[in-house]
Amino acid sequence: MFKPVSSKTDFAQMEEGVLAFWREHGTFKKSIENRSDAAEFVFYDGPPFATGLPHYGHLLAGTIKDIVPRYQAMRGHRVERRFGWDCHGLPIEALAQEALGLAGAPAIKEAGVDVFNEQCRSMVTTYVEEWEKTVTRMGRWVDFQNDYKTMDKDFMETIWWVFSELWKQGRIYKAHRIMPYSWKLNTPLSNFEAGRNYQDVQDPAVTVRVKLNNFEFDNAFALLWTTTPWTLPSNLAICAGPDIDYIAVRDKKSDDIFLLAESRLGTYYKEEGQYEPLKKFKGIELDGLTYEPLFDFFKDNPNSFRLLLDPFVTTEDGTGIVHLAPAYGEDDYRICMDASIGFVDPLDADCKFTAQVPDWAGQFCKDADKAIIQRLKDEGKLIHQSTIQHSYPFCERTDTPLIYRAIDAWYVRVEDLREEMLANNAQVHWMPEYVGDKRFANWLAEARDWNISRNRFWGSCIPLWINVDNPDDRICFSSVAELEKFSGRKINDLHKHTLDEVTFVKDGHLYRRTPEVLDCWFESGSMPYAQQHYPFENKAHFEANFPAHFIAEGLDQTRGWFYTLMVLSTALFKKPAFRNVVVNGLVLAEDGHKMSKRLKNYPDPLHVIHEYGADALRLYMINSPVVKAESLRFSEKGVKHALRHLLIPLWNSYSFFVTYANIDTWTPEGSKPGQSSNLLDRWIESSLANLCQEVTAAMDNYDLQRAVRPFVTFIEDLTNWYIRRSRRRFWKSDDDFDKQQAYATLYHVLIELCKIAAPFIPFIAEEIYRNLRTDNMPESVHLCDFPTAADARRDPKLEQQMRIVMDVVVMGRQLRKDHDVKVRQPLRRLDVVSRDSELLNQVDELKEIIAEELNVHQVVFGDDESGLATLSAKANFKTLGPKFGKKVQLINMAIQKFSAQDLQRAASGGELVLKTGGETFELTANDIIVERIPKEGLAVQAQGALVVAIDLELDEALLREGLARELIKEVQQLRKANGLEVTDRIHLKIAADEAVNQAAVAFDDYIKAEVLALSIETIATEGETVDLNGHPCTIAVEKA
RNA sequence: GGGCGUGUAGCUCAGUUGGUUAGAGCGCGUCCCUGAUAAGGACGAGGUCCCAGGUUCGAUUCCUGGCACGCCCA
Repeated sequence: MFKPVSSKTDFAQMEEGVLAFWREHGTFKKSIENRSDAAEFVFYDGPPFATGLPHYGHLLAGTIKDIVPRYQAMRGHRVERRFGWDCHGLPIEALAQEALGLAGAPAIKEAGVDVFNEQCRSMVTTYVEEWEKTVTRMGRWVDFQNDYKTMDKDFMETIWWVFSELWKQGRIYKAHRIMPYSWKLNTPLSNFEAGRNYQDVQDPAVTVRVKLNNFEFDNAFALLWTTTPWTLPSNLAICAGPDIDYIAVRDKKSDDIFLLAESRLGTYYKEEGQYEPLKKFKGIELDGLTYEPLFDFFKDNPNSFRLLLDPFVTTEDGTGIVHLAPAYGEDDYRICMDASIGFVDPLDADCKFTAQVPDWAGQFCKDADKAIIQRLKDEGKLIHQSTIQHSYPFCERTDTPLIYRAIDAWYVRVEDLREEMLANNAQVHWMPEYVGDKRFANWLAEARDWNISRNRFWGSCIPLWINVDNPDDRICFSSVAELEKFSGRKINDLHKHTLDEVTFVKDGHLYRRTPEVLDCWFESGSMPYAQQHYPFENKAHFEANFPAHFIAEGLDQTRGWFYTLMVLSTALFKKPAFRNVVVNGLVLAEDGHKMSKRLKNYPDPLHVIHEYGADALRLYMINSPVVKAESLRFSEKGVKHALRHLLIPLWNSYSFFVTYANIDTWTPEGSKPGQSSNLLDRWIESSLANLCQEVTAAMDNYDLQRAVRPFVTFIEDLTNWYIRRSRRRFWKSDDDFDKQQAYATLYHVLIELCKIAAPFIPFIAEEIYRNLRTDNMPESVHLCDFPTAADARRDPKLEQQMRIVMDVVVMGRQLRKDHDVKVRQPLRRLDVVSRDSELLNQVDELKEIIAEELNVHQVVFGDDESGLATLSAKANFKTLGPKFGKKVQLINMAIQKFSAQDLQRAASGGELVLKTGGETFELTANDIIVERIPKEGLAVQAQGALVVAIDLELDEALLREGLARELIKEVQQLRKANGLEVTDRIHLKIAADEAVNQAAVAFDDYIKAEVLALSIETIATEGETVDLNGHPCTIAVEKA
């Protein structure tokens, strides 16, 4: 006996039961241990920040990260799955700042970095429990006990090793980066932070002139425009766009000659008469000009005060010539560094001018604007002055304007790795392909050196100690032991507050750590090595199992994790870090916008799981373009749909099987699957083999959506064809051979289907499997081997035959509908005419299926369509096009004019020689598409090479049978209305006219069998009066 | 501004190595069935396959240029 199954089940509750089973039996652990000798399938989990609850994006990625490992485990691999946590970085620092009420870096320093970091450490695990609960509830198998955290000492030590390897390669260098800087907090901010507080402000906008030295006109000046006059003392170059049109004009008022972009003339001169055009130049022709510095402060700076060219210059505002102060602008910095100019930064930590600019020393830079403008005016260098209103970034803590300036930064040299990274990327299988071929490859091809330092507190530390007397003397540590040896101290924690206190003296010089921490992307990119504490531990194991077989993350990781993994693995091992990667798209709210907690435009994930179950949610997400990096509008209706159209039908197939197997006390012992002589059985087995092949092929290609789709067809075939057509085989009261075959087949199909579906819908597959399994089978479906996709189990001919049968049935139904004859009315004969009639004639069972399905007495297969349809033909462009090119139109015209004889020949598959337009064409049957047009006045349907005709004529006998059927239907409804069990026997009384009585007598046995009646009496009775095809009839049903 | 993607029925999405008649589900309408179904089934209505050029015997599909939306970067 199987455990009885209700057709109505609470899926969420069922899943909880499965979770309990897995927990009690350690099934996940077993799924790894029972493959202990098998080849490893290596999976890397990208670590999330656990600074909030998991959202749909996490659930989606988690589902992909579950399906592939489950599949690979069933395919015979050992698949370890460790969860990872990204513990460092700004998200957690922001939470800690809030908790401690600290605004900005100085406040943190004041409170103590140790206090702050310990606060961070204590908060990292705040959401861990919730994550574990949700991830587990989704059915994802992943090891939370043996997880890795980027703040673990071992992990952080490997980070040192990674850094030191790059250091040894000479890839680490110190430079500057232009960053938003809060002068109030004395600290740089990230671009992200800077983007969160824009305010509209008024700033001065001045146009100044610099005197050109070597221009072809004397007394000539280039005009420059800026909204930051305080940067003018630090000017070291000017810049023009190579393709911009410039013009030199004589200013009639001053008689000076000005150089500016031609399209900007209008902003400086209201009327054309105010200037005299002298000569036009392309920007590129201005190359090599030099000019006199505006101020004396840096007049001796090498290579400076030249006109440089760069395409970043626009003519949207200003003069088309840009003033460059390399310390205070990203483009300024880049262009001046390329021109070997360097930079000057005469501002202190508070952004006050230093002694390098004595005139305004001690004055806050922006406050100096006025004095600087006044000076330029006094010296006649100011051409124009106004104010501009624009949106400008402010410090979100102090509401003071941010200053963009050069900050010390450590870089990894990446640009020389481009070629090698591209070659490594070519070895990676991306799903979808274009993300790797286009998006990622383009990004790699233009990879820039990577700024890995952050001026923050909670992170892995840069393991560089610097000689305080000579900043160029640096020592890089690759292990804790090494530092302990140098410092003579025992080191238990590698965070900033501990390490910054570790100093040592070597050769009489004091060494201190450089204060920055590492970008947390450096840590996640090092995860393959650091999670194993390589090379301090697991050396051989790691080296034998790198790179990973599989990773999966969202599209947003193209420039994130995917990139940092690639940079580090290429630099360290000259390999990619992963072989296969599935990239998922964004999960949006149903309205197409981002999911927003504030707007509440999406349902709570836990609500969805509890309402429909995790399997339904998994299935919905996977059967969508989101697994191919496109975005998904999340819809609760979609989840419901997955449940209704796939999971419930599957469940009902199972419940149907169990119900009848229990009634018949059928057991699987001794049943031999796959050997049935029954046509439907053989067909569903073949379909199952087909399903297995399709799923396997798609999964081996990491195409999850394609892997899920065939289930839709299969479930449809199973429920609405196989089971529906086989129902009566299970009802038969005697225990005959065919019934045994039906049980054996449905049993086998359900078990195998569970195995194939297990990676995708692990709960329902487990639940069904566990009830159906026998003692000699593994205790969990997830411990089974994935069915092998053997061609031998396919029967393509049978699949083709069944396909035709299904088509015939559809056409037959259409015919009945067209002629308004309901299926309950039996008809005499159906003719199926087809070129494949031979194929059909081989199997009598096909006729039976069609006859039953369409309620006709006789089905005749034949090949003479002449009485039913006329033929017409058209060209098969697909085959003719490649052969004859332009001439296909000519051929098509000839084909459409075919004689009856030609048509017949083409329809019977003969070859034809066509003469048209003075040319001769040899055509095969394939080149001509013959269509059948039903003859007028007949009940005929045609589709392709198939013609179906139905005989609509009704005689006495057929009408009588129709009445009997109507009667049966009404009785069945009464049985149900009276609340009878399906096995209850009844006594039936009917009172009706002669026609109905005759039908009841003629089909006495049939009616009794169908409605389980022990007796039928045709006498006057109280009861329900119904209409049977126009005959009134009173029916009384009495339980026997 | 750049890179990449998407645009197909009212909605959510398949599909097309270029072939003349473009599919599914939901929703809608009509009907059937109800002895597995928080049901199931049949039939029907509904489409300038974003727009404009080009290549081709033939373009929804390939190319170019637009437009709209999205992601990432600047």
